[in-house]
Amino acid sequence: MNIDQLLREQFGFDSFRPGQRETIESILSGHNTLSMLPTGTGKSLCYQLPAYLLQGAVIVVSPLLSLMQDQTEQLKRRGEKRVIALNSFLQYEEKNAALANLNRYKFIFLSPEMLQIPQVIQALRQLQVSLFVVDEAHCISQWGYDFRPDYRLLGNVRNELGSPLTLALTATATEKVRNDILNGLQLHTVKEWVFSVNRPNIAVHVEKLQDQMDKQARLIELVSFFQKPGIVYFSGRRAAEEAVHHLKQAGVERTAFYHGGMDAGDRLLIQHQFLTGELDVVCATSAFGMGINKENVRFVIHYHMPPQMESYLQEIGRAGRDGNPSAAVLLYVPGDEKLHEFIAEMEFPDDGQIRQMTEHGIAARDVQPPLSETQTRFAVHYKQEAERKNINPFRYISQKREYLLERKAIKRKEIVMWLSAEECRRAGYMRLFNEKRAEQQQCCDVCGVSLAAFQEKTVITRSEHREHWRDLLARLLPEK
DNA sequence: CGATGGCCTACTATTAGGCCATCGGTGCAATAGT
Repeated sequence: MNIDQLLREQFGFDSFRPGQRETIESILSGHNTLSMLPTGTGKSLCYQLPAYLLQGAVIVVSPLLSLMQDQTEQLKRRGEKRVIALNSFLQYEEKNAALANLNRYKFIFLSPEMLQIPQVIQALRQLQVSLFVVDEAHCISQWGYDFRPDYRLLGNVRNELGSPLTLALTATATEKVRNDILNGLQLHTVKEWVFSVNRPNIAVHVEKLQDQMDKQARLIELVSFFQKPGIVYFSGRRAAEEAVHHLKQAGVERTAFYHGGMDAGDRLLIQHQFLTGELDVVCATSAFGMGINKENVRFVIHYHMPPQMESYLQEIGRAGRDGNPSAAVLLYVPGDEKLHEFIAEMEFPDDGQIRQMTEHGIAARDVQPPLSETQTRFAVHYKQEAERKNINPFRYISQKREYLLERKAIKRKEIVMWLSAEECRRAGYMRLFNEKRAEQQQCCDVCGVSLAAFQEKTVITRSEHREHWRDLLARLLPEK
């Protein structure tokens, strides 16, 4: 059966979306493949379809449990029963049973952390693995160094599994990040399919504001004004919660916040309500995003800038997947980038803490002041690496921290330069991906596009919506 | 760093200001206790 027939008969689609055919043919001709496909292209088809033409199991490494659940359910709905997600949702006995019978499954979903368990590797080694898939592969570069170091060990895992044919999928990765992915996976020969990061139907705006009060007021004005649904991104949980409060006072009722501090049930509820259209606006931290497949998001506002351009593009890419005009607005108050500086520094142990672990033999959990989970993971990971390489652990860990902080500082500088430049926004971000901007309508604020086109289409009768935002603010917020 | 919230004080009855402490993101797996 050829891939077009399979697409029709097994998946019920008439034609491939951009990049799917290239990726699938590349895999089927036996090439390790890295595909950067536009958001909303249907990346999962790129491994699901070839799975039926290859002998053996497909291993899918996924960053989030919720993504794994989505994918397994999607497959099961289509009638594929040979699917399992090996994760902490499984009870001890269930996990053992699954590991003992892995050859029953065609699709095996795992987290990078699971792939560090010897028992799991042992079981996978008994299998014929036809394809090793790394979904959201930019996580190797973005999360792998500090937040989830097990991402950086996927190359070793792949070797232990006999270096199977490999597919890395992502929507947003600069050349540097793509190299990072290839190095991380220890892929030497690879076919790369890189499609444009540009999303021509998204108008990109940056607005500079005087202070936080102005910004708050502008947010309320924009959200009230814009065609919905939309997403507002914040760098802090509390800021997201407060914005919901203010928006509701301003008459935007169907709005809720979403962040990593909420319990799983609440998060699922909000996500579901947004997808089904019960909510118009979600005020979220970066926790909200991966796996949000909603076609008709009309705007993405950044109340705080993200820590780097890739995150920004990833986040605005959640707008306009249906191809209709959508708006991305970044609100910037000079100094906003400081927040990310502090968040970054918080992530790493200081020299005193590292010294306790390396030179005084104190266990990570007994270090004073106590280490966060992320700090512990970072320190333990690189201590082990230093010991393996037989070099001074204190200096190694300390240098790693400085290197990563510097890397993050460079990324921050990049996005600050971008939003401060008086150059076409689109030309600016496309250059980071070695692309040239094509002429287009609805480009950006520098090119002179007005946000008026994105106004809510329903007739606004509530009088407060016609107030100037300063009057609105004065009424809503107590005097300073 | 910088925004915010709680607390104290002053000194008079309700609120204002100053000071200090706190907080600031992303998630896996495993574990303890209900």
